[in-house]
Amino acid sequence: MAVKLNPPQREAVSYVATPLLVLAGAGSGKTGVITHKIAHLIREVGYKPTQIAAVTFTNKAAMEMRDRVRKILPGGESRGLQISTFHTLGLNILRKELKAIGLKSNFSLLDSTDSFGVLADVMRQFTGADTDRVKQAQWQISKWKNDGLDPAQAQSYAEDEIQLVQAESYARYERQIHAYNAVDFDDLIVKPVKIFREHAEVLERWQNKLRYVLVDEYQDTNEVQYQLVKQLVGPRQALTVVGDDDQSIYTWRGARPDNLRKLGEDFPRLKVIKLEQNYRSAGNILSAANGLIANNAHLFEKRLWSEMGPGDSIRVVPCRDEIHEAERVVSEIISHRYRTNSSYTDYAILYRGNHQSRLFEKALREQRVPYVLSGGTSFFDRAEVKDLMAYLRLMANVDDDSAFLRIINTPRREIGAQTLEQLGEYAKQRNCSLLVACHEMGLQEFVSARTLPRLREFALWVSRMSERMARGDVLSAVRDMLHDIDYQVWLTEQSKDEKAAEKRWANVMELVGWLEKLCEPTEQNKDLQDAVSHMSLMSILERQDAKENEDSLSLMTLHAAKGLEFPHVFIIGMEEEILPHRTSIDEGNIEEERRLAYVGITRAQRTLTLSFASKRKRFGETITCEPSRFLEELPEAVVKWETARNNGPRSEESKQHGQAQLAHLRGLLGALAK
DNA sequence: TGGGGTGATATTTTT
DNA sequence: TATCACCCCA
Repeated sequence: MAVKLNPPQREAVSYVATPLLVLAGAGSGKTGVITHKIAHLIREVGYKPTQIAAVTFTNKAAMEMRDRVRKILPGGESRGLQISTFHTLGLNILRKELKAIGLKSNFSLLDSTDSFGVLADVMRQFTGADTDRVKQAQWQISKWKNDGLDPAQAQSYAEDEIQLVQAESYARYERQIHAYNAVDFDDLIVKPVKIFREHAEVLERWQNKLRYVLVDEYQDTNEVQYQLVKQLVGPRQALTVVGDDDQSIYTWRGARPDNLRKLGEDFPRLKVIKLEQNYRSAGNILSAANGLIANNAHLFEKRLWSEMGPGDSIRVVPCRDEIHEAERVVSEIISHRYRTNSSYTDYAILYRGNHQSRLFEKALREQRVPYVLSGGTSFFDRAEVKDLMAYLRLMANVDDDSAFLRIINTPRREIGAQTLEQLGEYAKQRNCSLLVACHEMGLQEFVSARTLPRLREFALWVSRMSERMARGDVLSAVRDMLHDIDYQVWLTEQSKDEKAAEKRWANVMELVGWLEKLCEPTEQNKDLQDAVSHMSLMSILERQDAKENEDSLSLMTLHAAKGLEFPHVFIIGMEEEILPHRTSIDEGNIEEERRLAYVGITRAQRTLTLSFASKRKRFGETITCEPSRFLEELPEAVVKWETARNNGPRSEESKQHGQAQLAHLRGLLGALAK
């Protein structure tokens, strides 16, 4: 971003008279506006840092914002400032106000895998529970929650038999996790909203505490998130939101770009400022983006412009089939990199669906091009991480049956399914959690004499550990805990080879490291429960970035690319039924697909290449593909269609020839470099 | 309890 | 076609 602010940016920073909506086009320096505004609020307007809350959607965005604010406000000037994701904000509220909804102070936070497990259990009891059905129900329940509907409301809104069953599952699921003294991710927003709605005095306290609210990526807010914002802002109406309706690509998971329009209704004195100067992309790229998005209906007219030169034309590359597309794009990147003396980190290959990465990975590996694939299994989905998290959760909250079940036999304690069933039956009868049930005398009526001591031993051990951790001795207790369960040995047994085992153990140690950081007696002294909840909310992106000192190309979905920028961008699979995606065509939801293409295009700084294949194998059979309609929507003047040359099926011979040439070229360049 | 064979099934994903 | 979940058998 420009160091000096342009006039609309300056206005957005200093405007505090009424609520403000900043319509920030792609690459218009919106993060700079938010961070400068925070500094302005503190330095010029006189807010204390603790009175300001800035909300983002991802940890990454929150982290970046924190870093940049710290640069503007060095020293302790920004101390106490609340810059966090919606979910972390919700967690903080919930932690302080949990009594209002009958949660105990040590509640667990279930991630989506955990909540899937709970839901599957619940559904098994009264309806089918095959993976698909549960997944669908989970999705629907999340949607209902994000729309602010409770089980009863969901039931009355249910449109068909399936949804009725899902609504019933929702009700039972809620009861179940409440019994576990747990909440899920969605609850982190839903519960605070509920508390605020039902307890005016609590809300008032928070309104007095947080006197200015800023929201980033506002077009991505869903119904409950907007409710939360409205509640917090209250009558004071000290609010700035930044958003771009053209970059709304998450409506399928409940985001409501319509919240932009509602803002004008809910805050009649709303001021709107547009940021239209783009600092990222060359002129032709911007023209392409503008031309494309002009085909969408708009709430607010907005036209990006740039002081940069036009740059290269947008290249459209037709390919014979998907294999050639991959080979061609990869070899073009290799030669372009040599020609322009760029590094691989300057390149990104973007696509609509994850599966599209496969052929490109193959081509990249063959050519020895290092790459990073974003969107693989996340750190928190790894078995060893889940295990350790479950241990910690159980230590923090003995009622967390979902954690109990995960670890009771990990590592092996020879407690089988039958025993657990008996234990569950007893616990149900006694209306207590599984761990508590293990301690009770009555249990011996239910469980065989052989397994009973095992359960007792385990429960006793957990209780002892749990007490130790509660006393504040978290870290040494965790180390002892890992030692007690011989976890490293277990991992080695479980892993294919030594290397895998080492890596998994390293993940465990990393998690412990994070715990260490969170338990440090710095600003807020966190207890175990707090540390564990916060850990589930953290993303591992930080780690990947740090690891990423290798010069590698980026491979990711268009969704994942949002918020990023690259000098050279390749968008592949520009075909009908891919982008726009088939289901979106069927549902008539072309506009969101167009926005997705728009997001992709506006990631590019200097060059943009769009490729498509005329034939493609799908589900075993070869089909003919149409170029995407979006290609035709680009202004002709800035687009250069390449010929289909080089596209015939390459013989083995010519392939070898090509590689020999490449090797030759490499040699030459290597010599030149010296 | 884990591995291999078989049959269904093919978006986007953060917290 | 390729993967993944599930089931059955050792």
